[in-house]
Amino acid sequence: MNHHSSRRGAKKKPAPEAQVEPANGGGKRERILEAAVRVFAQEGFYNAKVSQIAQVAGVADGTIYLYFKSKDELLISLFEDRMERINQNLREAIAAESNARDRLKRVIRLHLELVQQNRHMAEVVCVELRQSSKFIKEYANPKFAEFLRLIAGAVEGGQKAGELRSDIDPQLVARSLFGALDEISLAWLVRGGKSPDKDLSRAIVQLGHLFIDGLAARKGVEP
Amino acid sequence: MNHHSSRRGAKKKPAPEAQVEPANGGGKRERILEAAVRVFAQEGFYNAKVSQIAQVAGVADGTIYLYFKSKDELLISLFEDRMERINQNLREAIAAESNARDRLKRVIRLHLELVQQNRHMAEVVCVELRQSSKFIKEYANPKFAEFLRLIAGAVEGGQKAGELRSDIDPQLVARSLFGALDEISLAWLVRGGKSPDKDLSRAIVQLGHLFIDGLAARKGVEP
Amino acid sequence: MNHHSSRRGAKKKPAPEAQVEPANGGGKRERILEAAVRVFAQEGFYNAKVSQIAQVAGVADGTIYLYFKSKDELLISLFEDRMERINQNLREAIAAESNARDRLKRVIRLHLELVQQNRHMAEVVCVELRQSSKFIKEYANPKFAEFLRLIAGAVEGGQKAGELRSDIDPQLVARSLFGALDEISLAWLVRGGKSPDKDLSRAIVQLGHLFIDGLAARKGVEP
Amino acid sequence: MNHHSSRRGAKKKPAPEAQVEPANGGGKRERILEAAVRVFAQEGFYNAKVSQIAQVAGVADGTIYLYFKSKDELLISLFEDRMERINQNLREAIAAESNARDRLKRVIRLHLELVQQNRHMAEVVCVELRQSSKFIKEYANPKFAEFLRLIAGAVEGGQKAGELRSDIDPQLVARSLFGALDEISLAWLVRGGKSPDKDLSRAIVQLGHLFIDGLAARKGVEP
DNA sequence: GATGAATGAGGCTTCATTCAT
DNA sequence: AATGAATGAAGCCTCATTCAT
Repeated sequence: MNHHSSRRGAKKKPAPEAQVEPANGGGKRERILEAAVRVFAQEGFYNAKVSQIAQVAGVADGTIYLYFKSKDELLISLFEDRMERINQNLREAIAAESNARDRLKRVIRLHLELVQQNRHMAEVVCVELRQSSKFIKEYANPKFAEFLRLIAGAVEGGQKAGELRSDIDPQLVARSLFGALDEISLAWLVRGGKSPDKDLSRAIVQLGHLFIDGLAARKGVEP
Repeated sequence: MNHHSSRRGAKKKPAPEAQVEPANGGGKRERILEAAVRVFAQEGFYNAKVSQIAQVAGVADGTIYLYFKSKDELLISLFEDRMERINQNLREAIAAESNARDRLKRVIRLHLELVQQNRHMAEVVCVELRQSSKFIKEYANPKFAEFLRLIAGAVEGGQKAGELRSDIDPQLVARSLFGALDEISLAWLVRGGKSPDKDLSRAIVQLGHLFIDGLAARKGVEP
Repeated sequence: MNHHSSRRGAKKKPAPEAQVEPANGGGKRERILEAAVRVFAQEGFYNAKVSQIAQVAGVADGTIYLYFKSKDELLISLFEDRMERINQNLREAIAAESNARDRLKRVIRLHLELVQQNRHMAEVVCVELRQSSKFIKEYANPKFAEFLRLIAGAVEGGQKAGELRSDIDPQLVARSLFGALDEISLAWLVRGGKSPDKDLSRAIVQLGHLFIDGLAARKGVEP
Repeated sequence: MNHHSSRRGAKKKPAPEAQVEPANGGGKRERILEAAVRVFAQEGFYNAKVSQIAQVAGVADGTIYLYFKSKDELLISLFEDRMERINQNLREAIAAESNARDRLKRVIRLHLELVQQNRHMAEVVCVELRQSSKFIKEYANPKFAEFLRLIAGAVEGGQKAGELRSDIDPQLVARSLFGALDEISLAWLVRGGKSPDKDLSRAIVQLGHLFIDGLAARKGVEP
């Protein structure tokens, strides 16, 4: 008479090929992560309520604790999980190009397109992770370090090939580029950005110019 | 953010010649702001306790509510107050130089030196303000907009003078530069940065090169 | 519109010499302890709800945490506080008699009369403190050790004076006597004992005989 | 104690010749009881998790509810089961002796030896059962009443035979003796008592003296 | 019978905010 | 103006219990 009341009914896969749920937990872990992305993005980590995440995920409150030790761990798991995907894309993008300039341009496009396609995730990654000292200081954040390393690696490769100037620290470039991308993403998010965005398309091109060619006017380059 | 809400409180200054605190408060408002910077920086906004701020400020808990309507407002006031100082410095820095390149270099130096000199404030400005949608979405943040406008203005001036290329949106440059500066600052803060920092000094120079001249290797520039 | 609603109204001192509350916390600590005794006695520690204690004490839930760190600490504080009173009485009782036999008889009377006068406290002390390993193992319980020491001291004194036999460990006597008293108290409590109790009065006398003279029939003593 | 309640569960034994577990359960009921003894002893009833008991018993959580209606019932079943064994031993011990003094001495020895041999069970019986009013007040506890009756019976027999003095209520003696035994056991348990214990051996002898002969020094008995 | 993933009610505790002094 | 003891709403989390398999 008590529980087993809601469940089902939340959303998703209403009709076709039912029984898609794998043998495991019915994909609950992933459903919770997806709900968390949405709720954290909307409310911010500290204002997000675990019960709301549970509701969005279509599970009971307690179920979340079968998959994650605490609300904090949920955010960290979320971050690790999503960053790993981002890093995977990044690796592929870098591998797909043959020179440093194209790699950087591709990285910029990849990042901003990803943000467009994953508003919620972007919001969480951009904003929430900077948050509270709790997560910045006490949490080493290896996936983000890996992210920066991938970009720095592309830069360093270009420097060794003589394609890029060698007097700028690749790590500094990586951080600066990420900072720029992040800030642009955030601006777009705050503007309430809708997916096919002219500003963002222009940003992709212009940011490439900015980082690769710099701001300085050059003879014959500018009109 | 919790319950109750009324009271005016923020700008009480009951008597004459506003501006600085009258004979009464003994600079309490400023003491609270300074305490808040320190505590927010150390604990993060959400983990900071109002009572701890009160303790650091050397006032009673309730006194804070004579000067600020709520904890949220305290953060906003703090941000506005500090950003105004930053903007003032920025205006002076820009005015002190006569061309766009030097202005941008000066902006970079100013920002990173400021971060070095004001760890706590930097931490709050870098991190806390990005925080919760609460502050990003619901709070327009005019001072930060002004900050970006000042930088964009310098860029635009350079473009009009033919000193900088004109095919990149000055607003994009401003955001990118801020993003880069912010990210570099954050990295330094997380590293536990001590004030005279070699990395940061190099960053000042290299970030100038990066933004003004770009990454591309040029004949005669690279060894 | 929210708080400062209940308070007052709970009970006690409804009319006369109002404003009895001392300058301190209005005797809140003691009121909470008294409420805790009653609620712990009635519900048992684990079934007792902090909010119920608060209600009985006539304070807000949170107020309890101004005086006690946690529900656990509340029980411990309660125990220490009450045991200290018991020990004080015990010391006086022992000092008031001049020989070991009278001292033991007095100890028995004191204990059982105290139980009659303080049902709730007795219940807590008898039952709750034995409880969960939590309190027995992890909590050294110095006041109870002192209690046993006082009784053992009386026994030892009697042994040295040749008044009591010396071949029984005073500590063993102390424990046995306490065990007997505690068990008798508990039986009375479970029976729902009302204060002037014939059984308990007889127990006071008979337990004295039992411990001092033993069970063995002796010529000329028994009918 | 929480929600839901239905199911029969306790005495399921679905088929023929009841008494021991049929071919099915593989002694699961007993395994659960043994696990419960261990876990309750270690953690205390309220801190013990049903899932931990299940784990120790090597069964699934839900299985416990096939044999016991609730966690509460498990404790009660445990108590009844173990007390029945104790009472059986007690009956035999009393029957094996021919006079009251020897019977009481034997009871003391039996009890303290049992405690030594069954730490966990002793811990549960000593401590947990006193616990929460829940079990003391709402649970009549017939087995324990029987336990006391057996001892009281031995005393009464001695009184009728003129072997023991008749001016002390046999029930009072039974309770006092149990209280003493229990308290001594508890002290030994808390001390972390290891099985062959000199203190406990001495206690067996001395407690016999104490109860049978009393504390009073007698001419010709004491040095 | 056995399983164990899922449930969800409910409790302890925190802390921003108030207001009598 | 300043205090700080008191408030009480609200959230994270636990865990006994269920039931689909």
